[in-house]
Amino acid sequence: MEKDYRSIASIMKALSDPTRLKIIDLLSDGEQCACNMLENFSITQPTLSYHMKMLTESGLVRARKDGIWMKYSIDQEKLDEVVSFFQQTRRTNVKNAVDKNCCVKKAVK
Amino acid sequence: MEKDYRSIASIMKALSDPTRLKIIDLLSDGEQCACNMLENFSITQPTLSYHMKMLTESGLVRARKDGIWMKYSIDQEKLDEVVSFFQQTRRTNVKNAVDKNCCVKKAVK
DNA sequence: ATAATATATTGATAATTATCTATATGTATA
DNA sequence: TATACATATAGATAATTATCAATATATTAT
Repeated sequence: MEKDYRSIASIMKALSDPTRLKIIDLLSDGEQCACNMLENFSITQPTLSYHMKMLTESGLVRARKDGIWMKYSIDQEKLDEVVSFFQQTRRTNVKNAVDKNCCVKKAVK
Repeated sequence: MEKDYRSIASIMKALSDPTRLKIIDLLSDGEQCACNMLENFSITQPTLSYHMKMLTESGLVRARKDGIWMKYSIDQEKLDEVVSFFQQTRRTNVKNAVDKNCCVKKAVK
């Protein structure tokens, strides 16, 4: 239970940076090489490399070496893990009402 | 464009902590007061207060004062922003193929 | 083997984060 | 008004993060 939160949190952490969100957006058009991606940013090559490492270590992005180049693509299954977590959240959210007496006992005592 | 990534990234950041994900999960059952939530964690009251501030400032959670208690609930619209980002990503992801010659020109020269 | 190109790693740094203890603020009750 | 309770804020700290310049590694072409 706790562990599940932790694993989703680490994926979310990988997505909690604007540069990496833009990378994900770029990759949603299909596989891309690092050098082409770099042109879309005003960051240095080591910084892009760092972000790609974050994304691949999170499992959200797959990396493969093609000769001299690195090609990256989205791992849709991993992305779906996140989506289904939030959809679960929504499902239960609908049914229940507020417990208006949630704290009364403790306060009275 | 950049700004959009930044605003989504800040929502993602609010969701990139296991404690806060558990809070979201708890709130998915409906509105909860802080004191009841605290029982589900092994953190101190100030730490919970800190996390609730993160969540409310991100817009994901609404807060209202009910006498002596704070009651929190999910703002589903804001949470849906996250899901729809993932769905956008997925939509475009399907259609395109890999550009196998992405870097050839530069390397040849 | 050398040179050129693409990417990764290292080391440094400034900024941010999650956590605690101690204290302050706000609200209801005796 | 004084007390008790719920929550927030302040201040401190250890850990993590995003970034860069410099350098290393890997791959291909000459």
